[in-house]
Amino acid sequence: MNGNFTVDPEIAARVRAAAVELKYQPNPVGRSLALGKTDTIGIVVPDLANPTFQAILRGLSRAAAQDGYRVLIADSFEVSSEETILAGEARRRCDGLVLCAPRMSDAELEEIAPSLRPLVLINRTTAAAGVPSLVVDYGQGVQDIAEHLVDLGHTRLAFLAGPPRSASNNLRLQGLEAFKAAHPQVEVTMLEGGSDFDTGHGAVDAVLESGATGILAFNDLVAMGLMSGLHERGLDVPGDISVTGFDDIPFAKYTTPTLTTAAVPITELGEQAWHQLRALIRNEESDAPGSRYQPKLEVRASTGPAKAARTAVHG
Amino acid sequence: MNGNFTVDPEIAARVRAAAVELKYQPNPVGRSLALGKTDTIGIVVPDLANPTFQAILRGLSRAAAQDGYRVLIADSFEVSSEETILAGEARRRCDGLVLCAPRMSDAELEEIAPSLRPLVLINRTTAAAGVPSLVVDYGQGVQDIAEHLVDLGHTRLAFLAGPPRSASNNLRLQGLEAFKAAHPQVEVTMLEGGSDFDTGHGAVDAVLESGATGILAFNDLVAMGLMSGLHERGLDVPGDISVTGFDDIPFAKYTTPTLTTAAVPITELGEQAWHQLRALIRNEESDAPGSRYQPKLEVRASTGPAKAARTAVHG
DNA sequence: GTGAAAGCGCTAACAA
DNA sequence: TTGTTAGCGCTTTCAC
Repeated sequence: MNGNFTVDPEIAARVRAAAVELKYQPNPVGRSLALGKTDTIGIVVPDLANPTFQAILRGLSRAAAQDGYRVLIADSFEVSSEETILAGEARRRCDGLVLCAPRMSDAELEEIAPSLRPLVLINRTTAAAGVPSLVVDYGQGVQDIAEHLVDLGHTRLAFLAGPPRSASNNLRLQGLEAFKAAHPQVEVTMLEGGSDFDTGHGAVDAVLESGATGILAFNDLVAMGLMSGLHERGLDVPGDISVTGFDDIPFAKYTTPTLTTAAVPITELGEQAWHQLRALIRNEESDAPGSRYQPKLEVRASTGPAKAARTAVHG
Repeated sequence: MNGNFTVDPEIAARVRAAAVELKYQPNPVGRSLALGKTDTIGIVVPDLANPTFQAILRGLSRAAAQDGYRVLIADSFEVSSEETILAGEARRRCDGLVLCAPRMSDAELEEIAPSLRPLVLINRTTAAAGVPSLVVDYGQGVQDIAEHLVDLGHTRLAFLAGPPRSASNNLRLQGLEAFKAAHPQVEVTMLEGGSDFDTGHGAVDAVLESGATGILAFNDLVAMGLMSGLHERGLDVPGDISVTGFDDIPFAKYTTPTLTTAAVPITELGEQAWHQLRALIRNEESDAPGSRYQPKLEVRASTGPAKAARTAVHG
């Protein structure tokens, strides 16, 4: 048989030669059916246009490829009702599934999770058994950023929120609540938002109205859009207003001014997702039933002393 | 039978009810084997980290999903020898394949193309029959940019090249040759490069040495890296040096200064790739055996009058 | 209109 | 060691 074990080496070689001669290629579909495995994993993401999910996909794809696995992608386009269907279909075509920041409700997630196993979750947890989660501690990250702004003398902050259904946005909000409890003297305004450039760009008015001098944007994209909008209004960052992002996408190092943000090892997240999934597929004991990632504050040039503080110094 | 035709409607409904009750889900692998189709297409890209390929993937995935097809991705990590293998494996798992800017040689491409059909090529052509291509006219785009710089009074240009094996880089080089023939009085320096931020950022010295005042970067990323590097050196864009990109990625509108570039409808390219592939899979006559896309010059704030010209005006 | 059987291309277990 | 066979889960054809 075409493979590796007990055959006459001479005839095996002859068969192999004939195979290349006739360009014979085994059909993976038949093989999959017989073996009950496809050597393929699926990933479902809410929005393939989001750099975060792209990076996760990249890390996942690269790590899986090293073990001979391919990845099938499914984009739910932020439609949470689609997620369930896509996940089910993808799962039945694959040996395992990664659900990336699913927008569905906790109840729904818990209900379908068992039928999706082997399954690993990114930035979401579930009570369903045997489903590891990789989550970033956005709450801590946002607190670190807020502390940084307070250290610079800012007393009026504003948070430009992300998509309402996003679990990572909720974690940020929880972090801010903890921060407010610890710093009652600091004013924190909550602003509606989104996750892209245009959100930030369109939020200039709301930001100025808030009177805040330290702005925590939902992510780097929003921060970049905001900085661009402020720049168009003739405002100086960080002279007039300090702006922070989140994620530390590659672009953050190259904006003007360079962006203060909280770095998340996004690609590594995808890579780890594969390692967790691989353990499940192989039925190994997963050493960690999930992991928590701590964002790391990256102080760059978009944050500076609060205006009041600076005035005090000058006067 | 589980599907749609001639059965007693009453018993069909009962069966369907039982199916949801027992959570029965048909196995797509068995179905694929019996039907000889997988409802899946593959795409192989040289580098999933490249925003251009991400956008193509997105357009392809979205368009294919609308017709009920999924997409399997394969990243060759710029290793051209891997491409052949990945493409073959992906093709046998799928109903069709999109080869995105393959780095392999023309000869190799032509040799394997027939075995990969249905196949559509992006930013590459082949002599093999029945393989449509979608190509962007980078040559024309680069000429448009160069003309724009000359109109602004620049007489010394430099081109920051992309990856050597990239076909789109070769098209740009050809365009520049045509430009030089038409403008013998303009000096055009060729600089080694790459396709990412760091390439641009690291090219500052070479750019300054060239003495050029108008820089054509391989793409927007390189341009952004270059602008960032120039900024760090205290140079003003476009006051001292004009910089242009290529592609018009979303970020280009938000850099400071906003980036003059040539817009390519990248997502649409992915979408069209699906339409071409769909026609092949359905054995339809493809109305167009391939298409050519014209980049559109987007003049923004990173280009301005050449210094000499400006001085002349002032004096 | 309904049931039984063959076969998609492969692998694995079994006999020769 | 080698050849044969059953069966993965589905669809389709062909009798009933």
